Amino acid sequence: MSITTVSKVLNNREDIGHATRARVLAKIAELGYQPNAVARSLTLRRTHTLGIVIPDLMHSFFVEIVAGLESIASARGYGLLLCSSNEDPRKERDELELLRQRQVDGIVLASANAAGNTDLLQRLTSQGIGIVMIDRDDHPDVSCDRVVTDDDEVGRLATSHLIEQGRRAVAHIAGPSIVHAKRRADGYRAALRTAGIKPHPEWVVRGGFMEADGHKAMKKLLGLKPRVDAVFAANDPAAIGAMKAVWEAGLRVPEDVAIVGAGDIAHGDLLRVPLTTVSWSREDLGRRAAELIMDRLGPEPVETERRVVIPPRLVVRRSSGGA
Amino acid sequence: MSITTVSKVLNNREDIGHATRARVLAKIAELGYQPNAVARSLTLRRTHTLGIVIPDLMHSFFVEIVAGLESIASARGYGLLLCSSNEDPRKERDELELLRQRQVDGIVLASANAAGNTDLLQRLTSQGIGIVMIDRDDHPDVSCDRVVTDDDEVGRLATSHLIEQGRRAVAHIAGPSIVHAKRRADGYRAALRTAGIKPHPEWVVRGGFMEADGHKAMKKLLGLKPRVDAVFAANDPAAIGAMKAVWEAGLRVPEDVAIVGAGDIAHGDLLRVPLTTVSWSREDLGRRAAELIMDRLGPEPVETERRVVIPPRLVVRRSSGGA
DNA sequence: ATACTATCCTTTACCGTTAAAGTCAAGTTA
DNA sequence: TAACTTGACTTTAACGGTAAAGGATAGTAT
Repeated sequence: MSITTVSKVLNNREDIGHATRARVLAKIAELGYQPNAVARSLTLRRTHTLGIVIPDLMHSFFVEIVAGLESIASARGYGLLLCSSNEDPRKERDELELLRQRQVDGIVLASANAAGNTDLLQRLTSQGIGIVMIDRDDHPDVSCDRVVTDDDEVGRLATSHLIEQGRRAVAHIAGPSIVHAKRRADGYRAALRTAGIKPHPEWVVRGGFMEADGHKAMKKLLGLKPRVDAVFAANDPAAIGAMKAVWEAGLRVPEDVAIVGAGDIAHGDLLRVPLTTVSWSREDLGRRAAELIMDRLGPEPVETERRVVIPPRLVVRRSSGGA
Repeated sequence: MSITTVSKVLNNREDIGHATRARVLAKIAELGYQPNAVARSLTLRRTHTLGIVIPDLMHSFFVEIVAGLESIASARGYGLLLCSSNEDPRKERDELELLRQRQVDGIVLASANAAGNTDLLQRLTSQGIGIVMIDRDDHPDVSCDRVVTDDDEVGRLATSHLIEQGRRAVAHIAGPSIVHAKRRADGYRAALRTAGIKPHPEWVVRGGFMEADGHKAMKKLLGLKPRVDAVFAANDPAAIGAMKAVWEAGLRVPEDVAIVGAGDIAHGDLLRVPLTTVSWSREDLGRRAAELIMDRLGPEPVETERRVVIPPRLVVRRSSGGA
């Protein structure tokens, strides 16, 4: 009995008699044979593996996306190679190289930086590795699918909510220099202007997306005179860091400083002061990303560049003085 | 110039003249050649990939372990195939099969069940795939390394702390039927006995490790008369579920019901009522697991079965009425 | 009876890499 | 000078699968 025959049985090919098929299956069960996916990948040029690169494993936002992706990938027999860039473009580059060498069929990426690895991303797509950028709108010259939210709107929702609570000195802890962080800042400024408030340059502090960034930025903001009475932080971990800084300064949230974050971190509703935030579905985000990738891997691949926008909504809790 | 010569250059073999080496390297740079890790894996029978199977991606406890593992794996050029069993033995089995087919070099596993997949695990180890069980002491017949905590002590620490706070009707929301959950229950009972309190059978409710489990179990406990005045939940998500149930019943934590969890979930200190918990280092756990696996993959593999115990300590916050 | 066809299985070649054995020229030894 | 080393590269075979082409056998058409 030839090896090819066995291969055909396992792949349910037509040209195998059912007597032979049964015999092969019996023998497989008897010997406990298990196919080698590495060898199969080599010939098929398909690894049935997706890579995902996220900037922060400690942030539930990305973990929830990973979970959404994992459930779809695993249901379709795809494996998930998980990489964390720790917001470091160099590590991101290394991880992307690793994924390329391992011939993953597609990459889901929340890029850590605005421009640094554009060349590499272009090389990857030109080699036929589909990329889906999630929650990031950077690297405009890279041809890939995108799943994003409306970040302008995120900034507007958060800021105008604070203004509606009667706050006037509304500060912003800005994210790193990537497009969606900038758009949140744009939305923040737009909301201030709409309310007829002149945005004070010192109200915007470049922070970052990690808790420590928010903590540091808030300490700086608390030094301002007159003190700000509200803060929109670029994301929830930064908002939590900011809350801690407020408490350390002996002040209260929201009475002294109202805070709104973005991203709807896990257990944000259970915090000492439940965190008002702007939310958009991570589950949808992960699932849509998985679908976009999978569509490029099916029998007749979708080639068009697609863009999915997940709408944001305000989730009012106590930290903003609302509710 | 032969393909082998190129291979030798890339592997820094001795028997290559430096003129040739330079010529090859120049050509590689010129052509942008990148080796194919799949093909390399096939010949070397090493994928430089580790699999990790955890029961709950939404639980920061495991995510922190994954993060610890990822940092070490990635630093050594290993990839990480992430799988979630969702506490379902069948899915766990599927994921393990997937990892086997993909020829991962080692598996880190927090098993979802006590006995279900022992046969498969034995097959994996007998095929030379090293396994490290983390935070789990089940499957005693599987020869593998283990990184665990002292779960008896976890239960004792939590329970005796509640008793020290003056509570007498101390209930326990038990985990699933896996060894470490049972040991936490044993520790709970031991602490009660030591304090001269007769453990009431109805005080122990079989729950589970997810937030929903704790919520359901607590609702059941709140039906008891006389009401319990303290609860040790088998882990933090269950404790959080329990807290929610207490609040929904219009009661207060810790005044009416004191609560202690286990595992030190992320942001447990920032909760509306900061959660008292028993903590053991996830970073250590992940790192030690990575080291144990790596030791089996080096040039002279460690073959002995090893066991690392991470000591637990009590972290007192407000939910227990302490602090 | 001969040629054609369909069915079912086998042979061959290849995926991209590495280990082991082989070649060959130049240098060394006796 | 003939035989042996040594260094530097090449050839061959293998890893475990799959695609494509190549038989063999039986059934059908002419």
